[in-house]
Amino acid sequence: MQWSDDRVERLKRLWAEGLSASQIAAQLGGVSRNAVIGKVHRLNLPGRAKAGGSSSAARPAKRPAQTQRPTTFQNRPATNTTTRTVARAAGATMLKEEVEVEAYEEVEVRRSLNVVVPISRRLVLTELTERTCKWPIGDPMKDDFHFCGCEISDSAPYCTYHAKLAYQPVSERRKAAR
DNA sequence: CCCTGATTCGC
DNA sequence: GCGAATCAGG
Repeated sequence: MQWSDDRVERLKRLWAEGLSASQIAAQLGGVSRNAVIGKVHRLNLPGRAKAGGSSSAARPAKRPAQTQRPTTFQNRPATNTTTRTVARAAGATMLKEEVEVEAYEEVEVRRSLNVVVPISRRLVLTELTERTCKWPIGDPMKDDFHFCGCEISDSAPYCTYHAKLAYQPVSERRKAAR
């Protein structure tokens, strides 16, 4: 399996979104999490600040936490998404620090809220739109088969909860799925 | 044990 | 360049 430009781009995007190496490997397919981590390093992508260990050899001092909240905004309450969207629509220029804060919050939200199970709207296939989660629920051969259908902000295929499931290895989904 | 990322080194 | 093996740590 080679690292085509397309696969590298997807790797970069998913890594930036905060998915773990194993989740990325599962989504790309055909590669192990070690392969993903190895590629991340060869691409010189920023590492993960928190988790992870080190080798037996003494490692030089690690770089400062990449996902650390920018100091300028440390005491500022998090703005909600609606506020930011409105501000942007009004033509306001986002400060560099605001971009950093937003990126930080994106990752934190994904990590902290992913465990919240969305309320299924029980939509059928023809009711799905660009803004509904398309995670299937139930048996396609039975009458009550439906899709999650909860509202999603962008045109992603799944809500954040089901996206997390989708990115996990199949063997891991059963544990979290309900 | 489960998981995480980091590193090494034979290929 | 690639990634399995191995490591330290949550």
